[in-house]
Amino acid sequence: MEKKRVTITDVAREAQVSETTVSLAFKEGSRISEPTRKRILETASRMSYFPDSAARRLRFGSGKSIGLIVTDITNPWHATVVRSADQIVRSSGYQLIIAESNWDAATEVDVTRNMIESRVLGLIMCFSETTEESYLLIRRSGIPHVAIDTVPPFYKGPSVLSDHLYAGSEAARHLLFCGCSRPAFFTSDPGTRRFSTFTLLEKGFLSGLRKGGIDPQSVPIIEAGLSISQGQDAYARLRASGIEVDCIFCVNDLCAIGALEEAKSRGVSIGEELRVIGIDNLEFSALETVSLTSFADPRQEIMKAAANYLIESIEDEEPLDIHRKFRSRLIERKSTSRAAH
Amino acid sequence: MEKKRVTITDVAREAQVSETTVSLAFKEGSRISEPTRKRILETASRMSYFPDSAARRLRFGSGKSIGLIVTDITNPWHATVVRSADQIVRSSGYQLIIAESNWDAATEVDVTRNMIESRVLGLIMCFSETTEESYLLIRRSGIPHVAIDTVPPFYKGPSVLSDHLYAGSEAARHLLFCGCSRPAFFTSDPGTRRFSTFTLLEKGFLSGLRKGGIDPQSVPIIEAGLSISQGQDAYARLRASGIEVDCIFCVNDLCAIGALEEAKSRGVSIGEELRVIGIDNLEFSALETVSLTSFADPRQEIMKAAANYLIESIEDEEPLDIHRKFRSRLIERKSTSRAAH
DNA sequence: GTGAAAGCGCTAACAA
DNA sequence: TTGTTAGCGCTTTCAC
Repeated sequence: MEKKRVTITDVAREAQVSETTVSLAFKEGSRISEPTRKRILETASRMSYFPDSAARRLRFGSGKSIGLIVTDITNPWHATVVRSADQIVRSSGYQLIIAESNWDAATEVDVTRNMIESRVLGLIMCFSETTEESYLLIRRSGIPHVAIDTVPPFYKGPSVLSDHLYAGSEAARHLLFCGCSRPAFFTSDPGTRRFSTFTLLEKGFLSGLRKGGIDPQSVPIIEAGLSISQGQDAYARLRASGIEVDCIFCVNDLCAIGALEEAKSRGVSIGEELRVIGIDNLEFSALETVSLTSFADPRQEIMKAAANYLIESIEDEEPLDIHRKFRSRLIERKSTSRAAH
Repeated sequence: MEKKRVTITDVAREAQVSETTVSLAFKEGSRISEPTRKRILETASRMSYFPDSAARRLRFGSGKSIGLIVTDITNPWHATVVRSADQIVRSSGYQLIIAESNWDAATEVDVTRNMIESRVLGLIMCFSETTEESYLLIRRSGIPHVAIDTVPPFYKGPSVLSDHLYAGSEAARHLLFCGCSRPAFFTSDPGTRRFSTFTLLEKGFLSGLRKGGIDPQSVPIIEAGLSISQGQDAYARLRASGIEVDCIFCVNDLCAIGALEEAKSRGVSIGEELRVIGIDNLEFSALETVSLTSFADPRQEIMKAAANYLIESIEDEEPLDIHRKFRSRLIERKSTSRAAH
């Protein structure tokens, strides 16, 4: 038996009605008699008819979908972002189309183009900052968009971010307050450390330290990375270099946990000889055996602001703009216990 | 200035050629003179023309996309699966469409229907087991599909899984080998514990214990859950109940880590008084301060097998079938150190 | 090497 | 309440 796609025409013929009537039968509350509708729906079901969304969209002009491009779906931050975006977008009657660039420029351009060609109504972007091309495409497409998480230097459009500058200076303030005097900064790996997220954290941290009377020049900046093992390595390297520090600010929790782990294994007493702050406030960071001080950013808030802005600019067709920054909250734990008096 | 979608007709008019020629200009190696092609491409670019993929697909009959539905994108297992699926599918020239059911029956049906209506060529499913309807839809649609991770009782189609029965019995074997004699099983919460993943683990574990001479009836089955805090709670409840155990097999690492954490905070010596095994082999489980024995499943392998099977059945149009099970590997760590002789 | 015409599956006017 | 007609944007014969 040969398998053929069944179309609205087939259903119409089978049910002895016009295509229009079939189409109408699938629309809630349309002018059609209940018996007819029921009969058509039954026929359609029996024939395994599924309306073709491409045909519908072509006819209608545009669909009801919103795109979201993230850099790294395996990163808990992004996973959470996907989750809340999906909920918000879905509850507003849209469909979310998810794609991942995997930090790769070519992939980012590719998925961006796919989104545009499938005529998403709006686009939520986490730029990887490795290429400007995708942004160029988005601008030329005229699709409403909003950047979250990161704002590349070339980007001028609407954005919703966490305030990295603030987090950096807060980290400095807190560490100094705890009595530290020889800080280090663990940033991302050489390939990504110039991304705005990390440079802003660095800038904020160093300026916070300066305010506290510490010469930024004296602060070792280690190109660690974003994973546990890289954090371990980086701490090992720092120790091998002979530089002595009494606190570390890491650009994410994983790296911080790695540093903590390595320090512990060397018998360093955490919260006394060494204080550590991370960013992300992972569930693990709260464990008693980890107890890492960290910054919690309001992800749901960020996503809500971004998604709602997007939906508004889609529905109002207003050229609104948005540039919001959300402050993260410092969650104090044992890795930065305060000096006893 | 009013914003209008620019179509192939606009480009054709502007470049003084027919629509056909424009269409051809976008196809590599088509019979068209280089100067013409160049001119058209330039015009198109200047006018910000993006071909409409819905129109193309409608004309062409079908697109080049494959769907993947996962239950929980924030779960590292699923995130990794998404990542590798994307890579494989993309490298075979297809586009991956990702959706999340969030363990919700209505959402699952909804996204499944969307996939079918957008005419994906194939579908990779993580069923939530809360509804049979989505499977019914898939079958009726006639779309090639493959289930991964989990196989609901009603499902009879192709599948690629990890062998939970095996993992369960291996866990039992290992714990007995370490010298344990009073095991407990921490399963999922009441709402999900009947899902096949968990019942298979339970079945395998209990039968493994029976083989080792332990009466399965005597084994406390605790409805813990899948998160750290639920693992903590569950251990606390177990202790409060007065039941004494010397080892726990948990259905995932998060739960196991919670149990470990709670036990440690009560001064229980891990690896001696209490041994714990989890499942998933999270990066955290390898930390010295956690050191949780766990099962590592070959996710990439699973995904590769599933995706390749799907691509084959799409391209060959053969009604192949596949029922593969991959065995997980036990990663021994300190949480199950062997008894000294 | 280029164009004209037909039609993919669907829905929204407009008629009946 | 139902049907007829036209056309969304694109590609693909087939003719020139």
